[in-house]
This record gives sequence, C-alpha cells and structure tokens, in this order.
Amino acid sequence: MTIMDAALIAQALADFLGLPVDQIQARLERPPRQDWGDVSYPCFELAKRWRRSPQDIAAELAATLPSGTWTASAAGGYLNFAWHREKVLPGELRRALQKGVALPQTGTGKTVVLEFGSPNVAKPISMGNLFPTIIGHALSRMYQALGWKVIGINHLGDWGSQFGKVLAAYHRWGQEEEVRGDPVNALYRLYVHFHAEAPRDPGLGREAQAWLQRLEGGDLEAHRLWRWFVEASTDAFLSTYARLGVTFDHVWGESFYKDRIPDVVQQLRSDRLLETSQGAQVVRVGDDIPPCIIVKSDGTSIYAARDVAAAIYRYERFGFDQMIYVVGAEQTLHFTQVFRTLKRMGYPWADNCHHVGFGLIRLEGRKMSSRRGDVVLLEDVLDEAVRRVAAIIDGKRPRLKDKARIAEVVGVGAVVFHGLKNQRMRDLEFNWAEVLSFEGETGPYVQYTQARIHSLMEKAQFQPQQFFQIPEPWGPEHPVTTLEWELWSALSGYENTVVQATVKNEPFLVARRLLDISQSFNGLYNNQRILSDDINTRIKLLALSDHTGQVLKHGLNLLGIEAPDTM
RNA sequence: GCGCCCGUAGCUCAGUGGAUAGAGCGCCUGACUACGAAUCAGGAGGCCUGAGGUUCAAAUCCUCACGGGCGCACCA
Repeated sequence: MTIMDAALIAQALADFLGLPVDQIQARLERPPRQDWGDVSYPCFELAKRWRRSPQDIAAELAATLPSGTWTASAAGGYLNFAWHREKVLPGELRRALQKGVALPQTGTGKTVVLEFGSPNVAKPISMGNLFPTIIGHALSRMYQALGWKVIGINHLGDWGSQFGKVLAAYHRWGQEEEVRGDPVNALYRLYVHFHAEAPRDPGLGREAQAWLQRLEGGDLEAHRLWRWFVEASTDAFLSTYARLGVTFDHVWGESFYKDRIPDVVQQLRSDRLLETSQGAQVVRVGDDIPPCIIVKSDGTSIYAARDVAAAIYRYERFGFDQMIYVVGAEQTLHFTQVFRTLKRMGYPWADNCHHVGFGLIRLEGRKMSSRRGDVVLLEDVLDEAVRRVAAIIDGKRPRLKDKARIAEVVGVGAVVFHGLKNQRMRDLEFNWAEVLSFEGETGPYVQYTQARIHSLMEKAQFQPQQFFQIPEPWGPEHPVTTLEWELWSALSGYENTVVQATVKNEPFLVARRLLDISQSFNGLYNNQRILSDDINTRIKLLALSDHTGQVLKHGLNLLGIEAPDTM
C-alpha cells in the first residue's frame, strides 16, 4: 500500500462511521475534475439510510472527520478528499525511483498456456493476422510481468480440408520451380485459383477431399508435399514475427496433434459420449447449441477434434492453471463446443480454458477474404509505415544515427499500437491513413515522449541520488503544480492498470494509460521549464520525468513495442 | 428465425451506477533566438440510436424495438 492508497481514506471513514471498510471502499471514486480532489465519497446512500440530506452529511463529515495526509471538503452531496500534495509526493516519487515499476507478482508459481498467432500455412500473413498476433504477444508479456510462467504456442493451420485444396491445386496447376522460388505466394495463388475454379468444376472438390484422405491416410506423396509447404511457410512467418519481436515457445500446428485424435475418439466412445448423427460422429453439448462434431462423415478429422486433443495434450504436458486462446470472435461457438466437450469428458480444468476473442479487420466495409485473394498484406503495411517514418526522419532529423533501425522500430510501433489501442472486440475498418498516422493517439507519440525524456536525462546527467538529497522538493514556497500533480496521478495508476488489463485480457487499457501519461507529461513539458536554473526545481522535475520515461518504456515493452532513445 | 458482439462529436474511439459526458483526427486561432513542434495552448462541434423500466442517481443495469457486424454440424 502506498501513502496515496485510497484504502487509507476508506479505513478512516469506516472507523469514523462504524461501517465495514469494504462497503466504503466500493463507493469511493475519482472526482470528475482534479481540482475538486483526488478521492470522493458520495453521501447519497447514507442520506437515504439516515433520512438526512446528503449535503448535510457531507458538510458534517468534512468538518468532523479526523484528518490525515489529506484534506476533506464537502461539495454538494459529495465528500471530497485531497491529498496534501507537498507532503505526499516526495515520498511517493522517492519510492518510485527506488523500485521502478513494481507490479504485484500474483502469477508466481502459476502457468498460463497462451495460444496465439495461428496463421494458415500456404497463405501470406495479412492484416487479418494482426490482432491474433499482437494481442497474444502483448498478453504474453503482461502475464509474464505479473509473474506467470507463459507458454506461447503458435497453433499453425497446417491440417484439414483447406490443405486438401492446396494439394489438389498444386497437383493440377502447380509448378515446382515457382513454389521453390516464392513458396507462400505461389501456394497462395494456387489456393485462390482453386476457389475461383471450384464453382464451375465440381471435380475439384472431390479431388481436394481425396487428397485430404490420402494425407490423413499417410500417403507418401501427399505427406512429402505437405511437409515441404509447411516448412516453407513457417520460414516466411518467422521473418514477419521477427519484425514484430514476436516469439513462441512452441510452433505446434494442428497436425502436431493428429496422432492423438484416435485416443480422443476412443475415450469419447468408451465414455458413451459419442453419437452418430447424419453420418458424423458428434458429442452433444447442450440443447442451446449444436453438437460438437468429432469425426466427419467421410472419416477425415475436423478442427474441433484437433482442439480437444490439443487441450488434453497441453494439460498433460504443462498442467496449466489457465489456457487462453487468442482467436477471432467468430469462433466463439466453436470454443464453447470444445470446452463443453472437455467438461463432459470429465476434465475439471476445462473451466480454466478461455477464448479471448477480437473483432474483424475489414476492408472497405467487407470482411477480408483470403479465398478471393482480397487481403492487405501485413508486410506491405509495415513496409509503408517504415518508409514514411524514414521520410519524416530525413525531413526533420537528417543527422539521426542509426536511421534505418529507428525508422523500422517507429514504423512497426505505429502499426502495432494502432492495433492495440481499442477494445479487442471492436471491428477495425482498415484505413491506410489511420495506420500510417504518427501524431496524436499513436505509438510514435508515446515513443517520441519517451525519447524526449531520454534526451533531457542525457543533457542533465540526472541521477536519482540527486533527488534523494533534496530535503524539501516541494513546500509552501514551492507548491506542487496542477500539471505536476496530473502527471503524478496518471503515473500512479499505472500498476493497477496493468493488473486490470491482464485480468480482462485487454491490452488496450495499457495503451490508453500510456497515452494519458504522455499527454500529461507533454503538457507539463510545454508549460514548465524542466531544466530550470533553480536547482531544486530542476532536480524534482527531472526526477518526475525520469520515472515517466521508465513507465513509458515499460508499458511500450508490455505491448511489444520498442522504445528508441532517439528518433 | 435463434445466439453473440457493437451503436457516444463530421470521422476513429475513451468513459469502475454518481457532480458540467472526454480524447485523437479533421476544421479555426495561437506558441519554436528556454529543455526535441512526431509537441503544446485555445475555439467551434453532443437528444450518448429510440422507447419503456430499476434506482436518491443511468451513456453505464434490465426489457423491447431499430441499425450494423459475426455465428448457427461435417471449413478453420
């Protein structure tokens, strides 16, 4: 608990009123305007109970409540508390400089399996892959920051009927040299061509099905091609992941679990959970939703069965406390079916499996369709962002060292931040102008703020020791300014934001907090001189700036974005 | 038809049941011979889709409409 923790106020109020602390604390809130105070207690509930006006109660409490490191005042039916800024801030800042960002290690000893990324083999990484990749990556870092052991798994789409299509298309039209030269694009063209031809050529569908059956049956030729395609695609994916700083503990595609499916089917059968319905083998998982299909009527496997097998394997291997699937919201029903199937199989840990969904990225109002080849490639977006950043650097900082690397970091950062700044369930209309914006609520804005602070630190050669030696940085002669206090308020909420963001699996909360902090800092920076001639002022503002820079860097890192010291 | 998600400024979005609903972009006015102008200060811009309900108090919770998106058994 810090000096500024509202729990102190809740306790004092609870003692005075003779009410449970929890009840008081649940009511505490932030006043809408900072000059009204830092913590607020609405007295309307008491008013009802005591049959007195809330105004009276607030006024009386303000007058009679024993004071602490705060001042209480009444405003209408609200009892407002304002911290004694000059007394509180020095200690808080000292602690912050000593400890840096200190997150509660609530995950210590616990393991979370995080499935994310999961691109399909034989298709290039498009903007459609942005969310599953960067949301998963951010969550991975956030859980780690809270002490969890994170197992990141990239669940490649490398099996199933789409693969039958790729094999059929390659067999019909494919050229070996072409695929050798540029595997992903060549395979993708075949896939798109397949879907273009399929409507007027019913034979194609049958060929795809036959290839899938050959593949699942262990046919050597099918298997050889499959392995080649998977390996070539994986290489391409890895280079994009490298740009994004994304890594995985395991790249286990769907095919990884295929040999475990027969055991799953066997177990379901002996548990009498499997039924034959319309030629398929299914598990009933409730009257409100359709059954979970485990084996298709043609005998080939289906993704639900692979997901069930995968979950069991992962539990046996990792004994996870939580498993999170970062997969599009359109698959909500599928995961409900899978989790209920696991539950019916008697696995209590099925309750610890969670689907973290996200909205669609749409293109000119429609869903991007990989079947039609109607996609925007992620690499193209990254390249364009980097190119534009490089042009800006040439214009305003021509002598910047390491220009190419900085342009890469800032350009990629803009794209990643753009994808993480809103609630994940919201659909995103892809818009070049917005992705390529570097001003306002953007990644480069936060990066810029951090770089600006770094530059201050360099110039001033600031060391935290200097701050510790000032006896009274703020006092009656030098009150804490509104801008300083606003910045501190934004900073002091950071740890809690990270905790909340992790609990809700919502990285955007971290992104928003970083914007708040950056805005507060820039407001201060433009209105108060930090490198003041007055040594006290200079050092305390440097101390505040130093911590701001640390938090921004920490937060960007959680989001998977690099924070360059110059840009 | 059923289920899930979304509906807040011209646009993109924030907004733990509480006070006068906030940002960014765009538009208008200003600030670089003080620390990095990818910045900042100010202005204009709102029936929080609509109607009921719960509550001392609703953008927020509950119903019902309307509008948009996504699902609804052998694709993933």
